[in-house]
Amino acid sequence: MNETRRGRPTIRDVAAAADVSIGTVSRVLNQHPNVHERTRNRVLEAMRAMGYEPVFAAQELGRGARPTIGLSTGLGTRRLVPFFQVFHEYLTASVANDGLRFVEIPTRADGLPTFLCDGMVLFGVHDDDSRIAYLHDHDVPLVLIGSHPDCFSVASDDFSGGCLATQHLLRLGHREIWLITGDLTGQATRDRFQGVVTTLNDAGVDLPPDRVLDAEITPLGGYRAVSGVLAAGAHATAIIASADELAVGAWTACTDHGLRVPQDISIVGFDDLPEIGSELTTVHQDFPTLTQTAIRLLRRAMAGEKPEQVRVPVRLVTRKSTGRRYSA
Amino acid sequence: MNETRRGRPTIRDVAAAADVSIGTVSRVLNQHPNVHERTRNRVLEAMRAMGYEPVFAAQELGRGARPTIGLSTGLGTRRLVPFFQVFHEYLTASVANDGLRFVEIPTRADGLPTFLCDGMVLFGVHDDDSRIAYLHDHDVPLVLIGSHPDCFSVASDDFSGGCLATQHLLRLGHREIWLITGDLTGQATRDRFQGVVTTLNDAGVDLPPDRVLDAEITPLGGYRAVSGVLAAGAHATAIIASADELAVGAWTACTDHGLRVPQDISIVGFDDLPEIGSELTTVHQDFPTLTQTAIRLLRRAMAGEKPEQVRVPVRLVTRKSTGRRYSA
DNA sequence: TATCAATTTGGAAACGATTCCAAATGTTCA
DNA sequence: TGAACATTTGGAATCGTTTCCAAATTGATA
Repeated sequence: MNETRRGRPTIRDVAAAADVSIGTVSRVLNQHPNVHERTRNRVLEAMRAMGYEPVFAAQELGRGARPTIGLSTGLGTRRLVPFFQVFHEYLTASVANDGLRFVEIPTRADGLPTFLCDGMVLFGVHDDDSRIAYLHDHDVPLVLIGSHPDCFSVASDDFSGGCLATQHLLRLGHREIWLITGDLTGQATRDRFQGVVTTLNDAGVDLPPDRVLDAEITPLGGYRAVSGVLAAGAHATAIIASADELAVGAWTACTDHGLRVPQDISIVGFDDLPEIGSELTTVHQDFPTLTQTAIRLLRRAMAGEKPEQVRVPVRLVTRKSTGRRYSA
Repeated sequence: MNETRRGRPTIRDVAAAADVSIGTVSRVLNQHPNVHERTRNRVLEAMRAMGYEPVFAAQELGRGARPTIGLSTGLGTRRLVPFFQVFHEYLTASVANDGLRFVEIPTRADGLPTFLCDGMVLFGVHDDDSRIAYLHDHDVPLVLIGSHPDCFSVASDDFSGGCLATQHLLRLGHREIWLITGDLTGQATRDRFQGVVTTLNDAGVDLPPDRVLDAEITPLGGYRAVSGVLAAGAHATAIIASADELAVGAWTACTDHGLRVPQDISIVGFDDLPEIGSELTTVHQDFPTLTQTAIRLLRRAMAGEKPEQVRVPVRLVTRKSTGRRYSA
């Protein structure tokens, strides 16, 4: 009997139990198409019966060296930002599904990645980011999240997102709208802003400068921005927040000031992050497509193809924080 | 399938270059004591020269199955909580240093871990946590972060932390102190609370109920709590916040209301989390000791020893948010 | 110098999967 | 029926380490 140390069954034990060869078991394990239905079931049954679990290290070794792709987050990108958390999660999954290896790369004090990989995903790229030139110099294929004329890049269609959010509010009858912008040195925030402004212009609705509120992208930031204008006696019937965190804070501020959402004031957020504001009407980001596209582009970058910029469509998710304009 | 098969040197290449056997190279790699100084240097030199990097999967496989320890976070523990992030980071490092394998275990909807390991670390345990009984039933050795009479457990000495923070403020002359508490169903928050109350009592300083502020443990929570009392015209010269997040929000609230920190009001936080309030006077948690102790206890739990509860000392870190009481 | 123990080294045998080629078995069609 | 082709299976070779035992070397002691 081929019983191992800790009694954990190996692929050989399974093969013996199902009366097939180890090759067949491996094929079942890897969902290889050319395995007879009957055989597959017998093997699966044997695996279940003995509680078989493949040993990761052995799989790795057997498969041989695979290209490793690394995620570089840049200096400004705090790890606690919920958006990053979610993105990271989906990227990990996408990479794994693609049979690649994945690592997150620490950032040096000067903003450059501490080491290089076969391909790299750049997150949180800002206007004069030194990483792009650096990686270019070292011939490392890359894809960046955002938009850049000389690189493979992918991002949500933030401009359209801004339009969608605005159209939604306009359609509900809102004309006095506060816009909470975050950091405008970021691509995404800027594009969203442009989308909103353009749509309002096209509709002939005014957006005076004092309706544009600047804030740090956290719930507290949103809270302070909205508290400020409410305390000053200003008035609006809707808020567009360029991130869910801001929207959540804005919502709390409205409540604290006695406004009911959405009866007295409507709020739209951006990103549709899980674990945040589940009642929020928001512009949904398609994370799966975003990360899958990133990997696809990275493969092409590694193959030496010509850079391409991709925008992933977004859609508006209507929930409880928006409603028809009620009172003046 | 293997696109990037680059000629990475293996242990055999290194052995050939250094004119030794693979066994010797492996010994150098694993810091085995019985390798001659001269030989070790020759091998290290060869490794550097050819840029050798061991292949992780092969090491894993060669070493054979190692005990896996899992981190279970419980239902209430949101992954975004900074404290958890930091704890997780240090725990990973501690486990690795100890030659164990580490995984984070997802939580089922009913709050139980989705699978079991050779040993488990329980994080975010609350009063009627079903995990303890469950793991006990399945004979899984465990150590929990917090304190529990029937289990191996480790936690910071939160009570002392509360005392330290309070003593510090008393020594600076403060007598009117707001206390922002978080969720009092949590062990840590409760102990901190007790420490503060006890110290104040011993000093004969009054803590009327309206000086105790309840808040959600986020910057926004701290902000709202303090904004509320300030707006109501209440007065105090110092604030003890039972978490750094609360303290940061409290600080912002004070500033927004025209109070200078620490000239007009002092603030003490808890945890000393990196990336949060670097100017904050706070009760520092010794994360390295905390996680190392957890592993040590877990080893003993796996060896079947009798449960022990450990408290790790904390210390107060004095920074810019506290000062001598100035005005009445 | 001879003897014995301690230190250092060599290298075969795992470790548990994947992969690939060839062999076996099925299927189609003239 | 048999040739040609497609599908399914078997199993040896392989991946890059660690580990262990035995052999070689060194050092200490009588």
